[in-house]
Amino acid sequence: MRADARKNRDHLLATAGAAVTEQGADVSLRDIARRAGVGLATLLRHFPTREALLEALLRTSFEELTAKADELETSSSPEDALVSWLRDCTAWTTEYRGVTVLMAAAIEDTESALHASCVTLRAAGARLLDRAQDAGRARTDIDGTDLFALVAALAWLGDQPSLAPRADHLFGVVASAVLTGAVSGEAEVSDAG
Amino acid sequence: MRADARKNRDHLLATAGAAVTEQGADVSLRDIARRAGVGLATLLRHFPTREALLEALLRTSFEELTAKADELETSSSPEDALVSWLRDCTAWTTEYRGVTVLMAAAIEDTESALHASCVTLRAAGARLLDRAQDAGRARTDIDGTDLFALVAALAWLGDQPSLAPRADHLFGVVASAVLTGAVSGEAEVSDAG
DNA sequence: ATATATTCGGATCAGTGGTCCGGATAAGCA
DNA sequence: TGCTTATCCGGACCACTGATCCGAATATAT
Repeated sequence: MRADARKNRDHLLATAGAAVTEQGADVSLRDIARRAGVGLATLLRHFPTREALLEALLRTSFEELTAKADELETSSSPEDALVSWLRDCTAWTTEYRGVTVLMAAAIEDTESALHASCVTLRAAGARLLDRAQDAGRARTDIDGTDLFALVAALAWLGDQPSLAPRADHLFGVVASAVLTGAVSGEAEVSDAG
Repeated sequence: MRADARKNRDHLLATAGAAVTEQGADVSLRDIARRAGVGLATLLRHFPTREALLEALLRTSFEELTAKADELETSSSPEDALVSWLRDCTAWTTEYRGVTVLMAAAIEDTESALHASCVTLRAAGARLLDRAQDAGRARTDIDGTDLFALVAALAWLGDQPSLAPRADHLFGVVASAVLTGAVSGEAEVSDAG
């Protein structure tokens, strides 16, 4: 890769990160290019689709979340690990507004640049869920896909300005449903991490 | 209102209903106008925004749902009434893909044409929730807004092709969280209506 | 039948994601 | 150092979106 191309790529990624954080994942690609002092075509050559751009942008976050899941699997109780990781996931999405809907679409679209990352994330959650289920701490009628869907739904809530204030509270409600034997009230499942 | 205007309005509404059912709430307004054999400007004169069009389109559905809530309030047990009505709401949204996000935006945007309907719907749910809470059948740490958010999140799940297959199942999971004393397992809360 | 008030819709605008190709430029070699 | 060439850049363009404007068509009232 030529030096100027590399420089443009890096600069575009940094600019895109700022733009997505400010305006959400549906920010205009033209705006990103403009802010980077570059033509739209240059952006689209390095990242042929919006998904490709976001994949490059979120790759490290994805890796951190899966690594966190691995770590929690040995460092915490099955229940705390699961809840803590779910909370991390929902908290993370609040930084990148609008990415949830793209992830939901990507997880069954094998052509999407985000597909692999989403599948990996789902698998990480499934492992934590399995462990909690084996320990008798999570209801056994849900699987990794259900968990992914629940997290996506909660993340989506956080994306909606009118519903976001309730997202934290409702996380507790949903978490209490996932954990068997948990009494009502979110205090039971809060901040394990 | 002139006769030709009335005819165009009615025809547009019928065409829009078909188009939204087929392609979702983000269907191109130009397409609707084209299919109705009318210019885009004509559509936008009758319905100045997409929200206004959807409001006219969904008005009867909204009224039916609120009427259903009133009816259930006297005809069923507090618990059955609440769950049955929630199920009706989520089932209804599956007919109009993409309307959930607009409703979430409309409920706190007093300028939106959908605002009033959304507020009314939330109030109807709040009444059923209150009744269930008074009967000790629903957890007391949630209110009408939380309920609205939960229904919206479940409806959003149904809108996502990859997650929709789990929407029904997860409705049971979430419903079990809303109902105090409900044992795990969705059978406990299924099909009261 | 005429006058008028209302409605209609093509033309147009700014915005979007995406494509193409001539020109600029960096890398490789003598 | 200077030349060649492969690579990269970005303005111009396309089809599409929602939205606006205004001259033309038309239904209604007299």
